[in-house]
Amino acid sequence: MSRRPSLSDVAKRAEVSVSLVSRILSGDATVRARPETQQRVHEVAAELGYQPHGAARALRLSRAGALGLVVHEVSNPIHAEIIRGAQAAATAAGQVLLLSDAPELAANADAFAQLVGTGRIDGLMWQGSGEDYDDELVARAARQLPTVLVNSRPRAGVPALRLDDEAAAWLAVEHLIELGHRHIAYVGGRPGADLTERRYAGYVGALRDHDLSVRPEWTVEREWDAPAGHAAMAQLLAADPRPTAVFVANVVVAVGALAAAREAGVAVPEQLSVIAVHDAWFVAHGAPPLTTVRLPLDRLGAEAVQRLLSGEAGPAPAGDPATERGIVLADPPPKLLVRGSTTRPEGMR
Amino acid sequence: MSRRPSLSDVAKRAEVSVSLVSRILSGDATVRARPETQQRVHEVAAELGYQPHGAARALRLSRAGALGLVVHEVSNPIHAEIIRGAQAAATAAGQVLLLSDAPELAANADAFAQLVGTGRIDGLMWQGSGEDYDDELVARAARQLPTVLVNSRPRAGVPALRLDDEAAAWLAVEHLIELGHRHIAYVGGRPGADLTERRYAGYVGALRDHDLSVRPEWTVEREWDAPAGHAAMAQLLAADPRPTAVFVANVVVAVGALAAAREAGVAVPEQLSVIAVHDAWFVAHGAPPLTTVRLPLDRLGAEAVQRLLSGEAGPAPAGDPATERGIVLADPPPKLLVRGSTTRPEGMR
DNA sequence: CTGAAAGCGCTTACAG
DNA sequence: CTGAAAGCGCTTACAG
Repeated sequence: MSRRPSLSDVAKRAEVSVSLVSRILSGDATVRARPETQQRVHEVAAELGYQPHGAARALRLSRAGALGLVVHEVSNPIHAEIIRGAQAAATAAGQVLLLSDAPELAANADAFAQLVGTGRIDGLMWQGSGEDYDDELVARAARQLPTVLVNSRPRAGVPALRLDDEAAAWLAVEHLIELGHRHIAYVGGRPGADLTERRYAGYVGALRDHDLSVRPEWTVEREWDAPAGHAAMAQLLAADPRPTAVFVANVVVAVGALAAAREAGVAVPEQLSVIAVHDAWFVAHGAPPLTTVRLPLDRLGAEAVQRLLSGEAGPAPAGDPATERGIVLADPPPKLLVRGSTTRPEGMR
Repeated sequence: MSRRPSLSDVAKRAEVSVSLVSRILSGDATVRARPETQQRVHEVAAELGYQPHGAARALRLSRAGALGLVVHEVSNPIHAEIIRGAQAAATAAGQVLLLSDAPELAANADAFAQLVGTGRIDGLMWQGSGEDYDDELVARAARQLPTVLVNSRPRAGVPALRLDDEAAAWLAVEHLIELGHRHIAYVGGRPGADLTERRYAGYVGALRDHDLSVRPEWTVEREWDAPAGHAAMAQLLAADPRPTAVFVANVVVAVGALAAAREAGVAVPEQLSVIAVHDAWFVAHGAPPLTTVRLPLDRLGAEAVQRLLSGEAGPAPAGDPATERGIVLADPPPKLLVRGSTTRPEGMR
């Protein structure tokens, strides 16, 4: 771990100027140095293991070469996929990814300033999850650097990238209807969150499309976690009449819902079909394996990186779709993964 | 998003020198400027929203103020917990966390160089998982900056932080024995991986401690994923005699093992008890809820940050325990979480 | 076409 | 004690 070689070390050793080394190594096409000189420079650089110093470049170019990603909870498999997509895209673009945690940034102003205000990143991706503090923080970040919300509608004037949640919900409910279900309940996430609203819209759309009515007592929204799903399912199982199928707006919530059905002695899928939006590796191994609708969460991360890097994430002009409704990533489309938690309703088998 | 204010902007506005502003804002105790001057500087800085430029500081101080963390798979709940711990500790220390992906770094030399060779980070944490490429990459990184392996034994002379895997395994098997089991099988991870070896040692230790013999046909090691757990369980269920309990070295593997038992019509825990090392939120909601042994994975990440920041992670002196056997984080100790997948063996109920 | 010089925004040893 | 100056390692407009 000796001192890292600098450009001037290479220059000295190759007996040319620092400027020339910089130009040659950066592939400047206007360089006309003799081929053997160029080769020597490359050789010396390789020999010394020269690597441009990131901070020096960043300072000189006023470009950090890094992107920030803020998520709410790494352990959430949905967030993990977003991280993975962003991470891969950033790396492919020669950028480095800085990971941060939304609750922490909300609690620690220094941490927020450190991430957003010091020029360490050229752009910020913020995974939206409808928390109260999100709006203010995101708006503050957007004032300082290109920012894009991920998996959320636009908030506080900040452009957003989202998935086709409505289509995903529609597809899921359509599946239940095709199986013969007419009594389909809805379990959402946090009330008022845009994700739950859009999925609810898809649920309602599919029901209406088949002349099925929406029953308020079959609609329950609590929170984006498994305990909430547990409570929601318990509530639905007590409803009269009881639905024969439940559409759950989120796979994490569905894990809790499934557990509640099991504890209540209600067999899934025999007595109750359950389907959820988003896939996670472990639900394929559950009892029963959960039928889900997969959305391209990794592309969401990747696309956010692209936008940031292409400069489209700057202060959006009024009327820009990204800031108005959010850019919807409709490709690849939602995909139905039929597993063991859905089947025909009891009377129809 | 106008140009960020620099120290000289603050200096001009406060009518003092740049040096003095720097000293005042950094809390230099030798500063004797008039209190009102100091206050004015602070006010102007706040007014302008001054934040020191990260790259400039990094260049000047030859310190990036950032740490790198390399993991093998973000979607793995075990890795997620390590990330969380490292992330929180880094933030608390005023450092920023750079996340990268081991398989990607193995495949993309530029990405590796970008992360390790450009001075962007002051230290690197590498989550070990026994991949072939790990050794070379980690050794290469360690030649360039302070590096510490996380959740692994030392490799290639690089110091390591690990958990008390043997104690965790021992505790798990001990639990099975206390329930009355005498026929206990072992499902590991990738053969030869140090994690599986240490957990196997705990398994063997607990058995021997109770004068139970270790049967080779009840020991199966495949891979660290759910399909491997599935295959391993299928193999054990075909064994003659069949074990009454299975200790699984990893919760992800256990998810697959549980599914295999279910598919084979073997009731857990009635006909077969299953216990695993490491906890994950979703296994508490499974059927049955999985009994696990929790280890402080988040502390592993946090402790790695501490070591890197305290400078103890430099080139280790020969005979250093961190490089010889690895530092074991024994506190808090492994914790048994008894849930629904373990019970007394059939004959004893 | 190539080299010397300026300058990105800091920190700090040094001179006054 | 405070200010001016140097310098961290780059890139690039400018002069030769």
